[in-house]
Amino acid sequence: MSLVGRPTSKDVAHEAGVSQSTVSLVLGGKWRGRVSPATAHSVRGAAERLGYRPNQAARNLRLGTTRTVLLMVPTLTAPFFGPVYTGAARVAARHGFGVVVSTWPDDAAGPADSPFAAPDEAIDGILASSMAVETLGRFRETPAVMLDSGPAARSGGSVAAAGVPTVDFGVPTVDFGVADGMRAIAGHLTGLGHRRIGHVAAAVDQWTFHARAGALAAAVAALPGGRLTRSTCAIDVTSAKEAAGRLLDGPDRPTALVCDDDLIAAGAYKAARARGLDVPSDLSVTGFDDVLLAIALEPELTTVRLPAEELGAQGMTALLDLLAGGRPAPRVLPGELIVRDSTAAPAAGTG
Amino acid sequence: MSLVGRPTSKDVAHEAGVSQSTVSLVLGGKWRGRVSPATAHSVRGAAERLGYRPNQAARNLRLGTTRTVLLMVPTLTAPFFGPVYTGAARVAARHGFGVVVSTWPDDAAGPADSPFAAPDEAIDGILASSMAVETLGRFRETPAVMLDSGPAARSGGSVAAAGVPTVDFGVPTVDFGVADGMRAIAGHLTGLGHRRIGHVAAAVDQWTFHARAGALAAAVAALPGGRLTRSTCAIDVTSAKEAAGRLLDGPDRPTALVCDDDLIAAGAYKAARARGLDVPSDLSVTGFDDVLLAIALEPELTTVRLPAEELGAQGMTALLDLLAGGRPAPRVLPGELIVRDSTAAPAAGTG
DNA sequence: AAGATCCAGTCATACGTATTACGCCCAGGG
DNA sequence: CCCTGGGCGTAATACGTATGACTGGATCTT
Repeated sequence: MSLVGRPTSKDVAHEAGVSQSTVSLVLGGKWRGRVSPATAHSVRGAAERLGYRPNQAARNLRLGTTRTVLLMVPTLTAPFFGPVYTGAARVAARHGFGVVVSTWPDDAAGPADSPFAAPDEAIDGILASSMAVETLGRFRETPAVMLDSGPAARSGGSVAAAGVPTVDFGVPTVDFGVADGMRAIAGHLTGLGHRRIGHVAAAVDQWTFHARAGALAAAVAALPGGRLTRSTCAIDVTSAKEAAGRLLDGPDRPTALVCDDDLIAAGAYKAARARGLDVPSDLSVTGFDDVLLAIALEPELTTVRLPAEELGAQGMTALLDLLAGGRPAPRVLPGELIVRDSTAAPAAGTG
Repeated sequence: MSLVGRPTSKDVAHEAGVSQSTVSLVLGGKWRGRVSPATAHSVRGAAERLGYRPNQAARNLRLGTTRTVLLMVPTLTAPFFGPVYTGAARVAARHGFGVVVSTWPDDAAGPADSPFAAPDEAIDGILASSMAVETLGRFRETPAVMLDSGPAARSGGSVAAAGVPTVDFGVPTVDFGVADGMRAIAGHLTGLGHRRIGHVAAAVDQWTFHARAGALAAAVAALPGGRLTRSTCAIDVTSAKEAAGRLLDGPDRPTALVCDDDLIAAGAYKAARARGLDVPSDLSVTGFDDVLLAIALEPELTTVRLPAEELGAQGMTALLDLLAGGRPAPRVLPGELIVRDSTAAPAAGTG
């Protein structure tokens, strides 16, 4: 629908037999005590009849706002962030906001300042996913909500034993309950009888991976006879295959591999098969995230589902609240353990 | 970077010692014969010094434009469209355009009119992917470019034998060379010695899938002794597994399964394994698209790589050209056959 | 009854830009 | 010497909205 020919508030005013100001007052919702209910009703009727939609450009100019928020994500090609964007954009659109995306440049680990380029458009707020709050750099002046960035994003925040943040000063956050998710995996595996567990960890400096490692280590340490080995890799199949291979070839081979990501689990499958190990009878494997890949693998992958689209939606809701002057409470979205076919009790005599 | 405090063209004018009009003239590039080169230079210097960025809201209001384009895609959760968006948004941002996304509603196959909701914001143009031009419905009045929609999108267009469109009236298009890609797959398989080929086709009414089916059928028909069977499914693993199973259980079992999508190929793997067939020694399998999944599967999948991000970028380039009054020529982006480990010569005595 | 208060709206204005119409100055032509 | 015209730039304006200042009449207060 192009812009030309669209009815303006002046057209609505003419139709309703009032002035443009009145239309603006009524449709802006600030007419209590200024316009009679009857007039307001007739204005709304006229607007409806003409299909009036306010001109955002004019509104933005007048209000000094852009009704645009910036979504900062590491990348959009990874299967995880598409849904995050979708959820955020859906909520934003419902409130007349647009979303522009800025992705982490390929030459990451850049200077001390923010590695993000300044967006061409001015923006009202920032939704930043999967990064430390310091990374915002010069953007810290702009209202922001951090997603999947952990309680450290809150200045002075502290974390209770259960992993739920108890202090909510500073930047609002929306996180996944990854620690709980990892505990669920650990519980599932130990419940099956596993004691020697290998962790194929993502060598990525993000809160979510630190939290996963910490939760798993704690869970295994608390288990009598529990023993954890660890190897790190990039989040791609070949790197993951190597890392998993190192664990499988090491002394005291683990009976289960806990992977930080579904894609890493795919690499673990390959390492296992290359060594003639069957999943799950010889080796249990778990993933994390539950992306499309999880059920495409064979056997289908036991993993933790993270509601990525919900993360985007909740984050945008919080940001809009913040922009409206609110003080959104931090939220934690629980992950859900999805048990499929990649986990089983360890072979007799090897556990 | 928030809006408040940003320098305006008036500030630049003051800094350069000229009027606001002159600044606008110079920075708008239409100053030939109206402003002296010296003055123009000093204006540009002042703008640079102050870090001036024009206020898009004001510009949009003045010009009656929005500098926003609508990207219509079936979904953003499928791994294929993330990159399309990325490519489109990158090019758009470089020209000061934003991109809003509209996805096909879940209750697809709706009324005769376009199933897309009207966007909240007014838009300047449309980039529509993977749909028939008729689907645009009431949006046809808006300048649009069709992606991955086939030559049918061009009114009165015709297609030469090689699959390259020769007429370019009507809506500009950017397509993949899927027919060539499918021919490459067919050539690869028949070169290995396969004669009985099964096609696990996506039951999706999109040009790209019709083109794939047509090209494969023609290629097999042209082959002495070639025999093609066919089964259709939705683009998900379980549906694909069933469809592939029907072909494998049928008479005269094929030695190779050509799948319309990498995800479908994952289903074919499962059908094969469920029947004790090894890929590739007992059964060759090919995919299409080359998404992340292709190398996560085991064996790694022979497939055709489609440059999705490039599709978005080229499409946006064409749309911006169109909006600037140009008449962009149709483009076809070639697919590339990626031979991996899921294809081999048929077992002796079964070919 | 006369001023004060309130109701129900309207007027005027500013946001920052692009553009049209106009003005000043100097050189050149008749 | 006056008129013309080109070169260089400015004043004025409109885009559509939101909102503070204002107004005419009705109601209330004492």
